[in-house]
Amino acid sequence: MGGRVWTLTQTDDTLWYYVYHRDPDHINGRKRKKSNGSENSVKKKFKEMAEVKEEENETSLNKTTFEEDAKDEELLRDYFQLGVNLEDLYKKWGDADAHFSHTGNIFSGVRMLRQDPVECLFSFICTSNNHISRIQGMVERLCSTLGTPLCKLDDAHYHDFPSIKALAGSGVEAQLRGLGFGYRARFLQQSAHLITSSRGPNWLYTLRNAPYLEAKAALLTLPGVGSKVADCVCLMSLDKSEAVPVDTHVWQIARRDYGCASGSKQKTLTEKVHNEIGDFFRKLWGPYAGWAHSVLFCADLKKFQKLKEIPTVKEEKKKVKVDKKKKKVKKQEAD
DNA sequence: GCATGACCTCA
DNA sequence: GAGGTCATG
Repeated sequence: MGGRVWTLTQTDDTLWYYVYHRDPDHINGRKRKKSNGSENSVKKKFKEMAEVKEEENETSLNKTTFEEDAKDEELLRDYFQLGVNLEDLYKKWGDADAHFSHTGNIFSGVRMLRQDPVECLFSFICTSNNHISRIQGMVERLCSTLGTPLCKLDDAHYHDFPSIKALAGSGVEAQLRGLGFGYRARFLQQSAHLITSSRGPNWLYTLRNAPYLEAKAALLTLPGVGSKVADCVCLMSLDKSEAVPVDTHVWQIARRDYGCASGSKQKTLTEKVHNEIGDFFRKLWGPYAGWAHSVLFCADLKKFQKLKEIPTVKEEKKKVKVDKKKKKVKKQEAD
């Protein structure tokens, strides 16, 4: 994030972070001497970080460091969009929709990231007709071959996401095909070339200030970008909280859980059905429909199916209360 | 407006 | 077939 490597961990209500600078003198972390390789485990870094914080509190705090910390914290708040009150939104969505109310209880805290538009666009061009495990590998290869090296941690080298310029090079298609990108290799290079040659390097960022439909239409002019990818980029990097990416999965949710009839006679997702499903959910959930959609999408993922069998925190608390009562009764009986 | 096939690769 | 897109009919 922001051209640097971060490690994060979360306790009850605190997000702990550590930033690794690219400056070779600080490659093992700010204000630290070079440490040997064995010190580099992520867990240790978090422990160290707590210590570093304490140290800094005791000694006179460098003003520059203080301001840098404030900036980093602001970057994190921006990335996680902590200014958006999720609980209020969940309540709104749940009040409007009984099915969401149920699922939202189990899958609380699902929050949209505010990603970098370049990273978001070119990553999602890789997703067509593809599955997540493979996409992950492709994005990693994209970074390691075309991205700026950032730092080394636990013997792993980390690279930034490539710039548009790096992706636009004439040899890029062949290079990426060699790395197993298939037909997407040409889309990536072509889109990058089109942006640098006729839109300008800032074009994607300017779309953050455009209305949703305008930004989406702009993205649709790029090769390899259809309705679904355009909505993903709008929602996850261009501040369009109302964008609802419709894929076969979301189409299925709309029909199965909401009795949505749009395109029920058709075999494939047409442009028209895309828009109708999106409009359906926007009407139901309002201006943050894209965020609500991601909660249901998350709940439908295979890897989270087990969560549905575990009782929710609320139900668990109820159960504990009941158990305590039972114990009390038993104790009284014993007495 | 909608259906169909091609497109690359691999978990 | 997989969290699609594009060209064609």
